[in-house]
Amino acid sequence: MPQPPAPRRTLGRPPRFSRAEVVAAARRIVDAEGVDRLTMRRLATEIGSTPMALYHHVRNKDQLLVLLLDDYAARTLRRPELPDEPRERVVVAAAAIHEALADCPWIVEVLTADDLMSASALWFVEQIVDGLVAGGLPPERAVHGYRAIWYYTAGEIMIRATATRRRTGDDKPTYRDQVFAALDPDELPRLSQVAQRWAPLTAEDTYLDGLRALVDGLLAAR
Amino acid sequence: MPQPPAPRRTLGRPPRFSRAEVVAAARRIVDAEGVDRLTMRRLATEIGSTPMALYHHVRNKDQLLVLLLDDYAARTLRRPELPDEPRERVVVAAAAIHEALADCPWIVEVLTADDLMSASALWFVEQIVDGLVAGGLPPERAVHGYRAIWYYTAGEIMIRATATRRRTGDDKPTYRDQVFAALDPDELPRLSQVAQRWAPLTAEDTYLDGLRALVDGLLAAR
DNA sequence: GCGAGTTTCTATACATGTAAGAAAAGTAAC
DNA sequence: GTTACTTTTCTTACATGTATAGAAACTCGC
Repeated sequence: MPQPPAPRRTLGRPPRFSRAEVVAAARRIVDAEGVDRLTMRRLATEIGSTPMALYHHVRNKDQLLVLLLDDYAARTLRRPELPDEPRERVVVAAAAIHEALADCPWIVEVLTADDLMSASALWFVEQIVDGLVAGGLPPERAVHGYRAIWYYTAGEIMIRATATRRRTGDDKPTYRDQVFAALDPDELPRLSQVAQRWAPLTAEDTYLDGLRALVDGLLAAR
Repeated sequence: MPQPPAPRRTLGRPPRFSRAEVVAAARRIVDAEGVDRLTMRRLATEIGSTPMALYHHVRNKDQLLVLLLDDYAARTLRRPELPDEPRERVVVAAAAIHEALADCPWIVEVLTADDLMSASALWFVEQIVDGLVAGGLPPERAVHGYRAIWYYTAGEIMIRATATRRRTGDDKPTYRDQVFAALDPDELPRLSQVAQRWAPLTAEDTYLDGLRALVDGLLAAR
């Protein structure tokens, strides 16, 4: 016996779509056409509505991107086997977050949204804080340590992402190249020494090295 | 005897203003009215021209902001006395950059522009790279080390800046607060343990602690 | 002086995020 | 049903960055 469409218990005009549907539609657009095509108008047509209707489900486009990131994290973050040794546990957990984020370059615009507070990322945060505590830090310092790791990780992703984006744009010499070409070896000997190697050197992916150094430093007894 | 206005040696219509004037005008606007008021139209009227004329002096608004940052760095970056001890030299040099940038929060939108390549900042980069070399790193690793420090520094500034910007907006509980209020102590014991202290803890300024840890880790023999 | 070439400036137009307010579609009280 | 109220949606409008096309202002060779 088909129930009558469950009696509405909420006042007001019933919504034609939910926030979840908005996020799902946004995901379809991003996956199929790239993040540049994700505009509020495009999203509205995808959902069969008008741009301003979306604003009753998300506060603004930034929040939409945060939700998209949450959605992405929930779908792709898998909990890896973590080593027992505290230092290595921290490194592996942070690297897992980094890898997931680096795979999805459009997040950059969202990444400054304070902490990475997707519920599905919390487990990794827990592992990092716990690893730091197991390594000998008091809880407060462990939180600070996690923050430092997060600053480093987010900074790396943001800077690297915009760098590659610019590089694909045009191949003209960048501002950086000009500056490096005009170095005065007497005043800046070290930079002159590495000037020619600067571009390839900074293009290398050394996230893990830096992360290890940071975690080592955090866990070193002082 | 007043020289006739030095004979033009360049072809084409003479410019009505220079890039330097554009940057100066932009600085006046930012100083007097805040960065939000810095629009291409507002800048054009300030200079007595039209918006599109600006685009012959700067590539786009992003580049204008980079130039503004360069200008700011050239005016405010002073070279401090640096300690001889390599580790401390690196820390002090990095902290000086950090302090200068943190004082001018509008840079955030620019900070991902790869390296901080203002000519006046290069001296600090030199000091950092040189300090790392003096600390025992081969030049390549010193450059990587500088990059790590830059990721950490830029990430800290970007994340902290957007965090405070949001906080000033409204005092509603943030998404983060909601997530933390709903923690499951069995699954995430450490986070539950520090949940109430999370906001104040992460509001603390621990840039220097993290920096020291990172430099320590970079310089530790492996 | 004149046409060609070069550089800079102007006018116009468009896509975008989103503010403001009116309209629509429901429930509840009568 | 009618009215009041609430919530969602739609319409319209605006500020912004910037693309495009062409006009304007100069130098140079003649």
